[in-house]
Amino acid sequence: MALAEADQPLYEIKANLFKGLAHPVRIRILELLSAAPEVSVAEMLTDMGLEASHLSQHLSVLRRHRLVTSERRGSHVYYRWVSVHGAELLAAARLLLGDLLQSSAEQLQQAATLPPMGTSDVSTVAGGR
Amino acid sequence: MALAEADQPLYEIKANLFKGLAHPVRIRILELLSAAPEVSVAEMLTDMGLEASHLSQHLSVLRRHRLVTSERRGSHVYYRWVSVHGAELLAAARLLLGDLLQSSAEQLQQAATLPPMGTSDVSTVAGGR
DNA sequence: TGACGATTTGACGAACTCATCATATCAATA
DNA sequence: TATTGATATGATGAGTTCGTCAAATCGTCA
Repeated sequence: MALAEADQPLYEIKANLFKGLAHPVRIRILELLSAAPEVSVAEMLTDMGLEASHLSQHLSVLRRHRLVTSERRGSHVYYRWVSVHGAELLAAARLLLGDLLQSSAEQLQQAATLPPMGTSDVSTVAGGR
Repeated sequence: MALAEADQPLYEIKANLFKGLAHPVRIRILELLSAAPEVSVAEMLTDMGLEASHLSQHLSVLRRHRLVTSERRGSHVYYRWVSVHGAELLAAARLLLGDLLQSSAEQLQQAATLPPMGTSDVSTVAGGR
C-alpha cells in the first residue's frame, strides 16, 4: 500500500485523495470531524440519520484513503482527521465554491436579462454540458 | 444545471467538485493552469504527451464541473481556472498530503523496526487496506 | 470550396463506485 | 457462555467513470 504509493507521481496521489472526498456522505463525515477533535460512530449515526452499515462503508473508504484514523474504546469507535490540514482543505474548497456559486448566480441573473439567443462566446458554463 | 444545483445541499456540491478533481490527468491539467494565467490545448498536449481526444475528454469534465473556462482564439483554445482559489485548493491538498506521506514514511520506518506481529491498536493505516 | 491543423464529440466495452441488505465481528455483561 | 449493543465486512445489481478509437466540428488559408 504505502510501498506501492511511493512509486506514484504526486498527481496520482492527489487525485486519489480527491477520490476519497468525492461523495456527499463522506463530506458530511469530514465536516463533523472538522468541527470536533473526534467523533464517535454513534454520534455520526445520530447526526446524519444513516443506517449503520451505510455509514461504515463510507468510513471504510476514508480509512482506506488514509484520511481518517479510528480508535476503539470499549464498544465505541472514534474517528478523527489524520491531519490538521484536513479542515483547511475543506475550507479551501468552500472558497472556490463560493466563487463558482457566485458566478453561477450572476449567470442566472444575466440569463434572466438576456434575449433568447445570446453571445457566441465559448467561455464559461455556456460551453459546458 | 445551475438551477438544479441551487437545490442541492452544500456537501453535495462539494463532493461534486471533488469528483471533478478525482483523476490524475485532470490534476496535471489544473496544475498547469495554476502556474500560468492561461494555457492552450496545444501546450497541454505537448507538456503532457497525451492524445488530443484523451485530453479533450478530460477538459470536458473540467468544463462540466465548471472548474475551468475556455476561450477560442482562431484555431487555438485557451483554458484557465474559473476562480483564483483553484490553485489554493491544490496547495491545501499538497499540505494534507505532506502530512499523510510523512506519516506513511514514518510507518514504513516503524514497520522495518518492529517484530512481525505488532500492536493490536486499530488506529491509522494499519486498519486500512 | 477543399484541405489542413486544432479541438471536440460520440460510442462502446471495461473498470470502478455506489446503494443496500445480510452477515460477521468486537466488546461488555449477566 | 449466551445475549446484546456497537460496528465492520461481504455480496450483488445498478449507476458512473475511464480509456480509446472513430468521426465531427471549427477556423484558417490557398
